[in-house]
Amino acid sequence: MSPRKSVAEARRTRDRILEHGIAIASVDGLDGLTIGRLATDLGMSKAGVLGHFGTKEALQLAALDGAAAIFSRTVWAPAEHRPPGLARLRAVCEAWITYLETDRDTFPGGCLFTTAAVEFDARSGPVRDAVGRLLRVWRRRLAAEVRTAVAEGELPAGTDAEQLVYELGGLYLALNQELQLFGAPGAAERTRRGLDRLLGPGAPADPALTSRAS
Amino acid sequence: MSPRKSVAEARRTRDRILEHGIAIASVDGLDGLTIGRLATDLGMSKAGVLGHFGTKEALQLAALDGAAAIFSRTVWAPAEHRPPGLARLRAVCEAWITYLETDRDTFPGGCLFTTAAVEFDARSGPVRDAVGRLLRVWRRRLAAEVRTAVAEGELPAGTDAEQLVYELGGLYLALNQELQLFGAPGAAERTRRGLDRLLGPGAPADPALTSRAS
DNA sequence: CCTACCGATCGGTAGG
DNA sequence: CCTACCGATCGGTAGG
Repeated sequence: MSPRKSVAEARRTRDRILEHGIAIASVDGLDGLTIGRLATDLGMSKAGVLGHFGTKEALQLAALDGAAAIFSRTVWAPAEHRPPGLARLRAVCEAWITYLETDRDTFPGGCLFTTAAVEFDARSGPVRDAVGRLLRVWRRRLAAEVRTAVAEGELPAGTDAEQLVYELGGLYLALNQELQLFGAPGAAERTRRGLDRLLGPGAPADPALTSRAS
Repeated sequence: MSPRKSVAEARRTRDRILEHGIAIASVDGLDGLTIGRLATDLGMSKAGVLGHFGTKEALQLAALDGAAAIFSRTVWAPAEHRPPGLARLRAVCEAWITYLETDRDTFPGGCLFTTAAVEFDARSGPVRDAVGRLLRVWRRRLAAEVRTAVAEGELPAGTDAEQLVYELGGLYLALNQELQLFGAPGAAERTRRGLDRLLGPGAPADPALTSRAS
């Protein structure tokens, strides 16, 4: 009957802290994620919360990691069984819309990476570095899929993969803003129309997206 | 020889506070804009700083207003003498790039509206409302310019102005992220290529941007 | 996992 | 515009 919990119980507690921490950070940012609030909300002591992470910065990094796992599970995993190239790319893009639109419980304040990226983009340190690293990984994956699509002839030869990924990112930043700030129900459809311009039947003939070899 | 300053002096002090406050908020957000830090940086007392605004929220709103004035002066004003329609729209877009790229002194952490929008988009209250109001005003102005361009035959008939403005916004969110997070020097050129796709010679034939009257 | 505590900082007020 | 102060909260530690 000691207050000391088993390893498995401790792990579950840690998961609970992280899950709620991600929700808080989604709304108030990784700075707004305070140990005191977390403790109050979960009916724990501050020391009990902090003991699982050591420092606030470690907690922030853990929240980021947890959110990355959710993103991978929600956006990447469902598309993995699709054939590489345009089909998989389109599946990822559609799942990405779903991710931003529906995960209101896990991310009540919208995508945590968008929040964290803007919050830390002008600072330095481990959190900023972690955000940058994650964004780079996803860009690389998207760009690889674009290149496969080009090789398969599903996108026009000469397509600038980085340029396309850059514009895809802009489309999703716009979607997140539209959903969070204006709660606009038409935002998903606007995003799909933007995607059609980038990936759809209209795109292949578009010279601005191909490399400037002139 | 009283410590009481004249009205003009008080105004100048207020401007100094606001100028530095905008710089701080650009990096650390409108929540990170604390009265104590402002006072220390400016060699004043906290009460002296707060006296100009009353509450922190009023200070945040004043910083937002000040940033809006800078945005208008930098992005809109230089384009005002251009003929309405596509020419003015293009001038605004180019000035917008300059605004994000060069104003490192006034906005060391990037565009304050992008920061504030993401910071407050999941909350409620006067600050969030002010951010939303400003974004709506700029969108309306951009959309009006698009419609003029359509009426002049500079953009294809049937162009969905809101859709175009939505995608323009995404392009600039991407630019801000690219500059702040990765300091990418090629970001401006990527943005211009995106603009070419939306506004340039390649755009008129693009069916995805016109209304779906099917 | 807890209680009890630390110094620092927060926004804000009183009074001049 | 200042000094002096308020209660609340911050991240974090000691000790169990």
